[in-house]
Amino acid sequence: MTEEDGVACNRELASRYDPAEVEAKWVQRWVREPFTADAASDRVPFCIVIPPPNVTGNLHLGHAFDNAIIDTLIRFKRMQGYEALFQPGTDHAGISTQVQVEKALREEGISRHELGREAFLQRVWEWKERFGGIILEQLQRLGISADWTRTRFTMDEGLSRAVRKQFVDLYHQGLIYRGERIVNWDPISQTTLSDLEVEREERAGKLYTLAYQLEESGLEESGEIRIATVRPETIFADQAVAVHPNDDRYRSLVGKRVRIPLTDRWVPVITDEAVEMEFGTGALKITPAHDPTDFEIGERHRLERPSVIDLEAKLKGELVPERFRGMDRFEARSAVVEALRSEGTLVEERHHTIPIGLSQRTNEPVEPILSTQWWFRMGEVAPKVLEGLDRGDMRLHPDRYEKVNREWLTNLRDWNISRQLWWGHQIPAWYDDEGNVYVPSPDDPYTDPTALPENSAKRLTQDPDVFDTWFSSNLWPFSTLGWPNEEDPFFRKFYPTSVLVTGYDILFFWVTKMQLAGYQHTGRAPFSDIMLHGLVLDAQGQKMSKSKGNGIDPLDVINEHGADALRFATTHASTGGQDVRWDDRRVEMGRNFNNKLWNATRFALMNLEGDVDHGAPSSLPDRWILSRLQRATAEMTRHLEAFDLGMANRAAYDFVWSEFCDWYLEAAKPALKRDDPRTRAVLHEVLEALLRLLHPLVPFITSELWETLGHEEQIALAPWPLVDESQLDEAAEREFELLQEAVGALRTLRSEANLQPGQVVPIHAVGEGAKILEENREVFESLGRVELRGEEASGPTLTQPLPTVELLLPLAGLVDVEEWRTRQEKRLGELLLQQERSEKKLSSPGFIKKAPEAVVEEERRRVAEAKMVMERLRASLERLT
RNA sequence: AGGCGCGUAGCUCAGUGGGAGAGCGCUACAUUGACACUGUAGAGGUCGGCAGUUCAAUCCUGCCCGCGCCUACCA
Repeated sequence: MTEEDGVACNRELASRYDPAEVEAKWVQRWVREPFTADAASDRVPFCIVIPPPNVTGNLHLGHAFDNAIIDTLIRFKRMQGYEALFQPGTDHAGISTQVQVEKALREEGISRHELGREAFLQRVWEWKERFGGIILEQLQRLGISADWTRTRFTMDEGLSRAVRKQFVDLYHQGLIYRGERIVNWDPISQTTLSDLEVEREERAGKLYTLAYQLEESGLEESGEIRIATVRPETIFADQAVAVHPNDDRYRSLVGKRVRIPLTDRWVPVITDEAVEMEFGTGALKITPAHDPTDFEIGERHRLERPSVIDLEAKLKGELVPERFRGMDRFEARSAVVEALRSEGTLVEERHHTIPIGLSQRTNEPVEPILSTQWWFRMGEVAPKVLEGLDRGDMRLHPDRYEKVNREWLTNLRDWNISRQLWWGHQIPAWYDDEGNVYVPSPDDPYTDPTALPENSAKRLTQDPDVFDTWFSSNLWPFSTLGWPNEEDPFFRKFYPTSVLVTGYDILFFWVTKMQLAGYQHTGRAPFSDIMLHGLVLDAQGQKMSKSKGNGIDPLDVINEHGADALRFATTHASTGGQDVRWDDRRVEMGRNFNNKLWNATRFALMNLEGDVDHGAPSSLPDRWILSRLQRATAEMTRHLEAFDLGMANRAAYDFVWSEFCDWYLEAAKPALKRDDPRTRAVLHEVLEALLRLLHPLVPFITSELWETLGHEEQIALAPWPLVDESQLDEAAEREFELLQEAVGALRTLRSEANLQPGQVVPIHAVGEGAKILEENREVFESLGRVELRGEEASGPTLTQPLPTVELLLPLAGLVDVEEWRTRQEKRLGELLLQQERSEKKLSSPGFIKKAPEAVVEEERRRVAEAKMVMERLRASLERLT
C-alpha cells in the first residue's frame, strides 16, 4: 500500500493570503471558459435565473446578496452532479435608464423631444453599449459561475418576441384592455406609474373645512353643507358632494344641490357607502378626475369627469376661474385657500398628516389624473397561481411568505402596463383614423397589421407608448430559455427553473408577476422554490439608499478583503430571511477564515511530501478526524439542500477552524514529524474533502488551493464529498473527546497554577480514562506539554478531576498554590449550586414520573459527578494544608 | 386600521421544550517554523416584561412595553 507518490506541490505559499491576485486570475478564467450548461446531457437539471440588474446600473449589496446565494447553490448542485445552469442577463429598466440618458442629454443642452424618438433611442442604445457591460463585469468579480455564453437582455430580439407574444395572447384572451382610468402621473418624467412604483409617505399638511352653499335651506340655521378636503384646488372639478346613506345628519339634504365656492356651478348631494361618517364632517366632495376613490364613486353615479389639472400639474380648463388658470398645483392651493378665506367659505383649517404618493424615480408627488391606458386584468389569472400554491407547486423560504404571496394574489388590481416613454418595447397596437384598435393576430403575433393586405388602404399608426419594464421581466424565467419557442432545448431541459432567489422586497414587483406569467403562458410554475432573503441595512439599521448616501460599495469591500470574504459574510448572514445590518466585522471574519484555511493548507503542503499509506487509519486523531469529516459532510449537505446557507456556513467554519486546525493538525504533528505515511494520507484526504465542502462558499481560495495541491481539473468540477459510513467511528470520537477534555483541563490547571506555558511538567493520570491517555501518550504529551507518569504521585498534588480520569500535578517550586486554591474554592461553590439544582429537580414529584428516562438519568449523573469532583477537590485542598 | 418581523454577552448576531452559543471587543499569558488576519486560559447574559400550558419555558400560548417593515380609497 505504500507509494512513493507524495503531492505535486506547485509552489510555496505566502504566509498571508492575498486575495487580489488569486481572484483576478480565476475571474479571468471563469469569464474565458464559462460554466456552460448542456441541454443535451442526461444529468438532472438545476437552474437559477439571475434577478436581472438594470443594464446601466452599478453593483450594490443587494446584487451581491442575490448572486452569492445563487452561486453557492449552483456550485453545490453542479458538484453534486446536476446539470447546473446559472442564467445571467440584464434588464432594460425603462424609466431609470431613460431618465439617466435624458439627464446626460440635458447636460449637452438637448431634450429628447428636440432629438426625436429614433435619434433618442439611438442614443440610449449607444449608452447601453457603453455602460451595459459594467454591471456584468462587476458581477463577475463576485466569482459567480454563470453561463456567460447565454447572457440575455430584456430587449434582445428573442425576448422582445416573447413580450409581443404575451401582449397579443393576453389581448385576444380579453385579459388586456384599453380604457380611461385614474392613473399615477409623474409630472417630471411625464409618464404614468404603476401603483408599485409609487412610494407612500406621510407629510404634514392641512385639512380644510369648506362651506358649500345649499340651493334652498334644508337646515334651519345655516343654508350650507360643510365638507373636509386636503386639496381645495380641485374643487373646480367637483361633480357632487357625497354623504353616507345611513348618516341621519344629512338625510334631508340628499338630492338637493350645492354651489361650488368661487364658481356658479351647482352639484347634487348624493349618498355612497364609501364615505366615512366619522371623518371630517362626514361629507365628501367628489372629484372623479383627480382622485381614485372619487373616480369609483363617480362611476357608480354616472358623474361626468372633467379635469382641471394638466400633464404639467397646472390648473387648466374652462371650469377653473381665470385668475387660477396656469398656476402650478401647489401654488394654486394657497391662492384658492386665500380666495376661499376672503369669500368666507373657508370655515376651518387645521394641521393634518396626509398620505402622499411620490414617484419612486423622481421623488415628485404623483398626480392622479384621468388617462387612457392599457390594462392587464391580473386578478383573472391569479386563481391559477393560487391553485398551484395549493398543490405545492412552489415552496417559499421562509414559508411565512406564502401567506403574503397569497394575499397579494387575492387583491390584485388591474395593472397599468403602458408607459409614456420611448425606451422599452413599443406597444404592438395600431389605430386607424376612427380610433379602431389593431392588434396582430394570435396565429402570427410577429406580423404588424400594417403589413396585412386587408389594411393596405387604411392609415394605421402605432401606439407611441411602451410597456412597463415588469411586463418583460415577468417572462424572464422562460424568455431567457428560448420561449416562446417551446422546442428550444434549453426551455425543454431547464424549465421550470429550480429556485428563485431574491430579496423579499420585490416579492410583489416581480415574483408575483412571474408566477402569473408562468401559469398563463407556459401552464406551469416558473420555479419550484422561492428563496427570499432579507434586506441589507446600514450600520444604524436604516435602509441603504442613494439619496441617503449610506450605501456600501461591494467593490470597495472586494478590493479590501476579497470577494470570498464578502461572500462568506453574505452566507453567514443568510438566516431565515432576516434583514442584515451591515457590519464590517462579518467580512473580517471571512477574511480571517480564508487566511486560516490558507495557512492550514500551507502547513499540510509542508508535510505531504513522502511515502503515503492509504490503509485504514490507525491513530486516534486520524480515526477521529475522518469520523468528524463524515459528520461535517452530512451536515453541510443537509443545510445546503435546505437552502440554509447560514447554517452551512457555520458548520464549515467550525469544522475547519475548531476541529481541523485547532485539534487535528495539532494532534497530528507528532506523527507527521516522524513521517507517518498513514497520517500523511489522512491529512491529504481530509484537506481535499474540506476544500470541496467549502468551495460553494469561498470559490476563489478553494480553487487556488486545489490547484496548488496538484489537480489539473478545477475544484468546481470535482465531485461533492459523500458520507462514507464506514469511516464513522463513535469509539474514536468518544476517546478523542476524553483526550480533548483532559488537555483542556490540563491547560486550565496550568493557567490556574501560573505555570510557564512552555514548561513541560510531569502529570499523573488516575482512573479508567487514564488508559486512553496512556495509549495516546505521544499526542497527549504534545498537546498538553506534559510528561505522563502512570503511577500516583507520592507527595502533595493539585488536582483536576474529570468524570473518568483525575489529573494530578505534583507540587513543585514553580507552582502557585494560592492562586490555585482561590480558584478551586470558587469552583466548589459553583459545583454545590449545580448539585442542589439537580437534586431539587430529582425530588420534585412529577419529574421522575413524567420526564424521559434519559433526562432523569442525566440529572442523576450530574449529581454524582458534582459530588465526585467536589470530593476530589476537597481532598487535594486538604493535602496542601 | 390591518399584516409581518425583531427584542439573547459591551457591539453585531446564531440557536434550542431538559444548565445558552459564535465573531468582534475586554483581561491575563504566549512568539517551539502553518497562521498575530495567530495560540492558550478567562471574565461577561434572571434570553424585553407579566401571566398561562408543562414534571420542565429563552423556546409553546395570551396580554403588555419598545423598535422596524409592508399593505390600505378615511378626503
